[in-house]
Amino acid sequence: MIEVTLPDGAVRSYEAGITGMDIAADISKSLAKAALAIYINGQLSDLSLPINDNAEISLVTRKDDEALELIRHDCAHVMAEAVQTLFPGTQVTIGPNIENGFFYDFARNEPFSTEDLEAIEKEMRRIVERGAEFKREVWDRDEAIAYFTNKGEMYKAELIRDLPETEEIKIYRQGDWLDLCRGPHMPTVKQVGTGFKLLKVAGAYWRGNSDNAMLTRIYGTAWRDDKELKAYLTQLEEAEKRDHRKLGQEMDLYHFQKEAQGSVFWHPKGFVIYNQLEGYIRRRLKDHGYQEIKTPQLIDNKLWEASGHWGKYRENMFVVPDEIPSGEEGQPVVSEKAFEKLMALKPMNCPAHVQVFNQGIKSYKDLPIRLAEFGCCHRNEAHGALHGLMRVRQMTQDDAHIFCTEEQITSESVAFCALVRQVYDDLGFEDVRVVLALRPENKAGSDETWDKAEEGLREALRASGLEFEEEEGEGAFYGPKVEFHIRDAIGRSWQCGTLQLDFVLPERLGASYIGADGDRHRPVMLHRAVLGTLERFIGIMIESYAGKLPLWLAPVQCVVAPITSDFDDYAQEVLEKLKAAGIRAEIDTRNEKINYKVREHSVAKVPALFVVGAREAENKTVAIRRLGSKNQNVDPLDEAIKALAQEAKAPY
RNA sequence: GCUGCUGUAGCUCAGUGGUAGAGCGCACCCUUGGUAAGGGUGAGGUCGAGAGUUCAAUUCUCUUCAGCAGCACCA
Repeated sequence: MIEVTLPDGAVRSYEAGITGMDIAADISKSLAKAALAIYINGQLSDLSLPINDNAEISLVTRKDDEALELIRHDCAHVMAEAVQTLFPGTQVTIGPNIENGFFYDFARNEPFSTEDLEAIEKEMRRIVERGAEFKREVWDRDEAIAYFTNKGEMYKAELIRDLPETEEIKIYRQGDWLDLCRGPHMPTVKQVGTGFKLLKVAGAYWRGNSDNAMLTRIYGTAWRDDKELKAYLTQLEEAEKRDHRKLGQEMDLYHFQKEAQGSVFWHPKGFVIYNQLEGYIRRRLKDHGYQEIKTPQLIDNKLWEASGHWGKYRENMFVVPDEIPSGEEGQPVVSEKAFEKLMALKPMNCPAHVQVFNQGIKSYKDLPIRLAEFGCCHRNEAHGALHGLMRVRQMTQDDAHIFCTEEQITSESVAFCALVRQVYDDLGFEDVRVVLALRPENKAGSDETWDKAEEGLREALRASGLEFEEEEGEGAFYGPKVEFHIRDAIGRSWQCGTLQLDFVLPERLGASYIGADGDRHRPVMLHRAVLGTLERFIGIMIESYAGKLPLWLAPVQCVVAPITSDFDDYAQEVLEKLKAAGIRAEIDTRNEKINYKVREHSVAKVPALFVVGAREAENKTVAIRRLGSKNQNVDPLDEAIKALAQEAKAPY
């Protein structure tokens, strides 16, 4: 006999070998029906798994959070069966859960297209309806490899071959179909239910490596029921409305065109946001002891070779021949020789900042030196990587490099983390993920140097009290980095702020200072950006605020709308006063009804609307309607303007 | 860069092997209306680009460019 402890502390005795399903049935008939899986000593398992020793258990039903994980994973299996039924010869590879859903990667000579999804989904519903039981089996390793190899499932065979020797080879059957799987699964396929939908197909490299074959990935989402599914799909649609590319066009902020792929054409309204944000961060930096500089855009390769960019980063750079182009029609623009002496558009500011540091002799008393630049950088990004403002080829970072001693690393890093917090707080971002990215394969500098750098950042993060995760292989080639990630409307995570510790570049570019001992020493370099790039950060802000930017950033802060043309003069007077108070205001004297004007400016996301008619003109007041509110307040003009001007102040 | 999808008016989108339509926007006219679309008239398109098939291509085929989703890469 064994003793089984339930979540409420109750202990029940059973024969060894009892299963979760038996226990559920013993507790109540309805529980047996509702149970999907079981926690055995904290381990989520199949209900069919025999329990042989005393254990703490807890049954999982559809109401629990885990249910979604189970439904999604089972759904992936159902999809794989459907695909292999409809498209014989397709190999299955891996099919994990992801946030809100699942995917499965298939290998097939002809990739799937979106048109196939409907048929696959239909077949899936048939499979679910049929409701086969999931049966768990443990196979002999070699037999499993032989089985899958024999079946032509080369990817599965490879997966098994790569599993650790200690790992059981588990197979789950659902009717005639089976798959290698870690499990657990629900009792039957039926329990997947109907709340699923296939969403998209995409290519994905086998094992995430672009040297490998490209597989077809099918994404799906699955929920407890149709209602939850529908809610999710609606939420997706809502999120898409906040897409900064869509809003940018609707609000006339910026555009892109193919002649300057990946670079932004900022329109007057968009550039207001840009300038406001830049002004804000500039004030913050200045008061945090940074000095602003400006360095060249186009720099000779010699410097990029010396810095290591030419060796490690070249494929991301734009190169320019340093030769006067031929003016002759029909002649080559530049000679063959031109390619022997190239220049490059800077992809980063750091080497140039070292040049500024290197002018003259620096004393340890000068350190730390914090050089900031709103440097315009160009990166030759892969075409498929470009994404609105989030991923561009020409970008401006709120960049700075701190030159300091090793002893100053921690205090400088802590100060930077505090700055990031302050700024993100000002701008309304609380949900920020912090990552410590460790040495990549393609790196400059010795392992000892990297040990020191990684530990330096780790220590600084701990001192700042920030929670962070570590990611292997994600660092920059010259040093490890702290990344501050923020999510966009769709839930994609983007790196914004960054702090990178660099012992390599000062060495390569010969930076030094005179220490208290009178000898030359290498400064340490901290590369850091708070917003990251202005482009990306503005994109994130637009999505985060759904275009309804805080007053200080709104391109047009106030529109004055007279009710009829009789009050145009008074409206003009209001406009002048608003402008005099520093408010970005416009007037709408078009021959339209007030309803129409209200609608139009609301849709345009203008934060404040001053409506003026007979009563207002008479009393020198304005009827204020704020964005998002249906109410109006009538206030004396001067008071209204004073209040608005006060509210429109930048956070710093 | 790789895989799939898309490309028609300023915007959102219909549509067809016989050179095109709607709504919104825009211009003009009527309307002067108190808080989310008043009415009328009109202008506006090499149907992304190039080649091929065809008597005829915006429509079919190929190539190419760009956009979108994902992968890889990354701020």
